[in-house]
Formats: sequence, C-alpha cells, structure tokens
Amino acid sequence: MSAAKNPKNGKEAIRRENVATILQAAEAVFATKGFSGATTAEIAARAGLPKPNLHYYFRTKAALYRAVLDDILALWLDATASIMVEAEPADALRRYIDAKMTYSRKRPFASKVFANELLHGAPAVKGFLGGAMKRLVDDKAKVIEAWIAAGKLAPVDPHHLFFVLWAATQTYADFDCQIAAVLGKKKLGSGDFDRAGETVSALVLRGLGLKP
Amino acid sequence: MSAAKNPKNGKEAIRRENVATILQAAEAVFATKGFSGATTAEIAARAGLPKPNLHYYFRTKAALYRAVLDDILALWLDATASIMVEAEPADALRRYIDAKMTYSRKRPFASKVFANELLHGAPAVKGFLGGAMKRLVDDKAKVIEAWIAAGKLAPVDPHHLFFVLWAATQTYADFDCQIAAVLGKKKLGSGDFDRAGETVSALVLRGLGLKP
DNA sequence: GTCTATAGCGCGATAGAC
DNA sequence: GTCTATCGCGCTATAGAC
Repeated sequence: MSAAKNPKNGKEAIRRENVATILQAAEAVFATKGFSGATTAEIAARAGLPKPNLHYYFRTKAALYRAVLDDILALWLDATASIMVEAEPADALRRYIDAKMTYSRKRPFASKVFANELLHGAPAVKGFLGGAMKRLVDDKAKVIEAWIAAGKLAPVDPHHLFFVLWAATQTYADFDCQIAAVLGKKKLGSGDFDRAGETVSALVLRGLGLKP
Repeated sequence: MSAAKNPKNGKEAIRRENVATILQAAEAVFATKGFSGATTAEIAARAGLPKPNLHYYFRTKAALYRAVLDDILALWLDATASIMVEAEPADALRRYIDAKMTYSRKRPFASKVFANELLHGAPAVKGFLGGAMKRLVDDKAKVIEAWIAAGKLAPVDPHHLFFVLWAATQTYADFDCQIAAVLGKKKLGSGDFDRAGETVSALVLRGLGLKP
C-alpha cells in the first residue's frame, strides 16, 4: 500500500520464499494436530524461523490456517477435470480415481487438514462447500446422468457416487495409520496405493456395469 | 478400594448415572471440537454438572477421553458379525453395509471421535488397531477369501474391500456437513442415509459380481 | 458426593531493540 | 525484515468449605 510502486524484487523474493516455507510447515502441523492442537511455536520450529516471524507474515494463527485452507481448496477443484461428457465413462472414472489416489499419496497433509475442517463442522469453508464445490459437483453429476441416459452406465445416484469415490480415495490419506496398522505395516508404500487404486477402480467400474 | 465391601446401591446408582451422562456429553464435545479443542467446562455444561464434578469422576481430561474411546472401540468390533463363511455373500455384505450405515446415522459422534483420533495418528489406539482390530479383520478377510475360492465372489483384495466399505459408510457420519452442503440441505435426513446405503450396496455387490 | 474459588501454566500475540 | 523478552488470557486441575 504505502510503497506500492517500488519494484524491490530482492525483498519480494524473500517474502515469497518465507511465506511458502511457513505454509508448508503449517499444513503439516495442522494436519497432524488439528487447529487447536497446533501451536505457532511448533510451526515456527518446523519452518526454521523464530515465532514472531510467523506473526509478521500472518497476523494471527487463524489467518495462517485460512491461507493453508485456501491452497487446499484450489487443489480440490482441479481433480474433477477428467469428468466430461465427451469422454469414455470407463476411462474418465479410472482417471478420476487415479488422480484422487495420487493426491492422497502425494499431498496427505492437505487431505488431512481438509478432513479435520469437515469433522469440526467446516466453520471456515461452509461457504465454499455450498458454493463453488456444490456448483462443480452438480455440473459433474449432470455428466454422469448424461452417460446413464445414453445407456453407457448402469443407473446410479451421481452425487452419492461422488461421495463414495471421495471417501474411498481420501481414506488412504486421512486414515493411513489405521490402514497401515491393519495391514501390519509401519507406513503405507506406493505398492499399497496401487493396490488400493486397483481395488476401487475394479469395484466401481464393474459396479457401474463398465466391465465384462 | 478402602470401603470396597460396602453395597450402598444408592450411591452406586448415582455414580453410574453421572458417569454415563458425562461420557455422553464428552463424546459430543470431543466429536465436534477434537481433543485439544474441547474444554472440560463445555463438557461439564453439556452434562449439566459443575466442572470439578467432572474431575471427581475422571481425574484428567485425557482419562475421560480414553473412556469415551473405549466405548467406541467396543462398538466397532460388533459390526462385523454378519461376515461368516456359512452366510450367503450378498446377504452378509448387504447386512454389513446396513449395519455400518445405521451406525453412522445413529452414533455420528462416536464415528467422529474415532476419525479424529485416526487423523491425529491414533496416539491412543495404535495398540488396538494393530492388535484386536487387525486380528478381527484378518479373520474376516479369510472369510472373503473362502467365498472367492468357492467361486461365489469375483476376486478382490479382502483388506482393501474392507477399507472401502468403512470409508464409504463412515463418510456419512464424519463428513456429513460436506455431503449436506453439496446436496443443498441443512442436515442429512434418514432418506439420504437410505439412498446412500442403496448406492454403496449396489456398487459393491455388482462390483463383486453378486448381481445379474 | 458437591461446588466455589483459585492456583499454575501453556499459548497466542506484541513491544521494541537491532 | 529479524528476533528476544514478556504480557495476559484461558485452560486444566485442585484445595478446601459444605
């Protein structure tokens, strides 16, 4: 605001880097501790910065949390790209399951922060859920309905199909420790995610009449 | 300990009732606020008791949380009853999905407390997950394998089948606010749960080759 | 067995020197 | 833009009268 026209790129670069570092650390800590369980001290330590530095970039803990969430919501909207009327249903759904499962493997913290937010009644993202997300899902549900009308797919409630797909894929990020424990492993490996993806794809595709 | 042989049933009854009231209030508050977000003051208020009374029955917040969790774990183990070799696979699975979905509708708080615990890395129930729960699931997985070997079921990884079933049913308790928002409703009704149960059953049964 | 009043402390946030 | 030192709130837990 005050010195807005000043193009000091050095300082800008430092800011961008520090902000990114803080956001990454915050995502990890919020994921495993939740909002109230997380402490700014732990986030700062993980980011390798002194605590007041955090408050210099994000005035409050709540503001930092919002910033983390906003990143995650943007990610979320991307994943449905493969669901288009022109696509072959089997291909599109397989790719969607794959995308969601990859997201669970590569960005487990993001998934957990979002899950935590939902568990607590989504105080910070209710607007998003009933707004942008609802519109996107309603849109994609129409695609599913078009496929059904064209006889390409067994009848199914499109919305509930999405709920099941989200649950089945995100569970491997959110509840990884349960799955690992039941499988008798310390951590999930990429082999486990492959097997999970195959299982979900097989169940859903055959469940929708898409496999002989 | 000190006056152990005294059969004063009046006091015993008061204790049992208060303990039950506290546990119920605690389950609700832990479910929506998480462990760190929950305050003993709020639990006490919801139970209609003064705060120190809580500490009289449960010495620490952590001990109260453990007690709430123990109740939930007991519930969890019951649900798999229908999975037996003698049963008809389609019947057994439909009943299992039904039981889990009913549990999501009737005991959403229990499901949420458990989900929260898992999200945070299961510090309090890791032993249970790798112990009693793993043994039960391994056991039930053998039943599924027997059905597959007998040609009653399309081949599937039994463990991952369970993971998908848990996810697909519990999501309606844990993430109810997301589902309600996307459906454009304020709260989920029993009609939504019925539709959800039908969708999951249809997908899974057909997915396992159990429907014409 | 119940409850008021308070101890004790961890945490978010800031002041202010560098 | 960075960091030490500290304030003050809100929480768990308890002491002690009833």
